[in-house]
Amino acid sequence: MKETAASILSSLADQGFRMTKLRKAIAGIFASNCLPLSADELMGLLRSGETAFNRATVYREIAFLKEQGVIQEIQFLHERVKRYELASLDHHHHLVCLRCNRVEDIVLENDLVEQEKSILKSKGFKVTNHMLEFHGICRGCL
Amino acid sequence: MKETAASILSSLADQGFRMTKLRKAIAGIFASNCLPLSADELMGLLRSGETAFNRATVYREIAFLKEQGVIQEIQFLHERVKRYELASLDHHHHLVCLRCNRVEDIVLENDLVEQEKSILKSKGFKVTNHMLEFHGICRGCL
DNA sequence: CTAGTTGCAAACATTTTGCCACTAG
DNA sequence: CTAGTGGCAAAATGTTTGCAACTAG
Repeated sequence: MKETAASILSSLADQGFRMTKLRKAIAGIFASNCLPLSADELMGLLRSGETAFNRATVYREIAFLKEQGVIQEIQFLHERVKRYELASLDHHHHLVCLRCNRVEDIVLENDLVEQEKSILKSKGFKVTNHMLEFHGICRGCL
Repeated sequence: MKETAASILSSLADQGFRMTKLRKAIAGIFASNCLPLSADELMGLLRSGETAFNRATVYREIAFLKEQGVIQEIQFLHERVKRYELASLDHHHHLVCLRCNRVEDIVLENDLVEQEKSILKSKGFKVTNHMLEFHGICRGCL
């Protein structure tokens, strides 16, 4: 399911939320950016558009989109900032290059299902979700 | 390799670092605490000891122990604080219960080696390390 | 018209820094 | 004696809040 800015906005509009300039801009940015963005990067991208938006407003819009399940929060191990990406992306993980800091997506086939079964068996812990991040050296830096 | 407060301190002393009251206290706490501690929790545990230590000093000691490779930093997805645990622990992952917030360790057999091989093959990305966190409901909360 | 949204300034939580005094070895 | 360490206060960083004004529908 490839989500577009329009599909995000219309599903929000259906629930009675407004289609404002900021919301349109942010939806457009997330729809055309597959890599996770920090609040700061998002503001940078917004600034390069027509209108300037307030920091607090951008944070509030991020919180709103997170609550609505449009985006999801990511926290990389080596960073202090939070990042966000479309929640509708296929389940995937991130490859973080320790040399150039670039982030790449990776989809694992048969994604940890065996491990999660064995965790239920051995620990009685029912995994509902997992978060996996690979660190290393990317093709370009090898 | 089960690390003790004494083994931590003596290896630091070998490198010419001092064995101070704070360092002894923190080493003792990490050696007897297998779950990852936040700076705040660490200070709480210190406070219940004899001497009170300054917040900044505790943060500096954490930074020092991290640089020396004694402890390693962990960032849980849903938290804002950083946590720390002994770096010498066997490689493991964390089960975070979404209901009671308790954290449990888990050691995976054959820990993602297949996946890392396939990442190298398909992406040309050489994984040196990974970070995996499972969220779900623990035995007690199920 | 009015609930949703915005900007501004100020608060907040966590962590880091500068500076000078102190102490373990 | 002296490099490593500690305390204090202040700064920095990233994020959140209160409040009054504004606007999309």
